Amino acid sequence: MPELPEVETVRRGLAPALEGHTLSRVQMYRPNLRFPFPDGFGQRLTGKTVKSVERRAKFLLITLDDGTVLISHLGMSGSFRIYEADPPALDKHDHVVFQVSNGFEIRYNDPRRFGFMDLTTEAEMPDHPMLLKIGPEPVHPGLTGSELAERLKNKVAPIKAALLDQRVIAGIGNIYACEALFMAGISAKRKASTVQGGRADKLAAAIQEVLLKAIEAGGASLKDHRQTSGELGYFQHSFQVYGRAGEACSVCVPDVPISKMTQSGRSTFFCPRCQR
DNA sequence: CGGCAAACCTGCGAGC
DNA sequence: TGCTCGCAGGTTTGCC
Repeated sequence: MPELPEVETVRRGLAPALEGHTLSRVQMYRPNLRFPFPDGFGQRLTGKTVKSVERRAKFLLITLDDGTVLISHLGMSGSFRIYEADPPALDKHDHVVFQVSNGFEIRYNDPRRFGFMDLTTEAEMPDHPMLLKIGPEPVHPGLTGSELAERLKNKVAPIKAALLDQRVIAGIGNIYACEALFMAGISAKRKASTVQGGRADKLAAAIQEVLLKAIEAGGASLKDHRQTSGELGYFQHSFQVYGRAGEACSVCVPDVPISKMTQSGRSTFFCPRCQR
């Protein structure tokens, strides 16, 4: 499911349901997701009170009152769902269930199990291998064009690949990389190091705009993403290029259809006329 | 270091 | 109806 806007949507759903409340029971229904659960996973969380629910890149960081931090990544198909009362029967992909002292039940569902959960501490969190090399957040605080240009200047890779590289900027995935490049009028194949000056300004602005609007829309629901309430996000209706191969470009309207190509194994959707 | 394919896993839609 | 194929929002690893 999730790129930055979808993970942020989940964070906003989880925070009020968890912060200030105690985890009264944590149940795993299998030994692993993408990786095995760490030793004592359930015990180390049970009885602890949640201090904060934060997001870094595509990671959720749930900090407990004893300094334990639960790191959760949703992979491609992970989702959290909050039941305030009367939870339905367990789905076959409900892998972790949290009972909260406010009476809520929070379930983590992940059909493909590319997601994972790990435990660390507040002190060690910055050095966690999954978080260590991650680049700056593109929104809050805003990414400037010069900062982006600086981070791209030595990259030989195509700009699309650079945007997907979490070490360059945090949280962008395949959909928002396509959308931001379209909005900025930049070809996905352009060498990253040549995105400088005005192009970098435009791209930085496009990244922020598309991510902020997607967050406002509750993320994009293709198949898996839902808000924690179960509601769908609706940003998928605002896609300009992603998933729209063959349709008319919304900018140069008449004759040029949106195209699709493969770059490093992932689909890139683009307008061959607007993007250079 | 760079870039690409494959790997992890399940589900779904398209095509036959 | 049912089977096979390709594809999917992510990330790591291993091989040129």
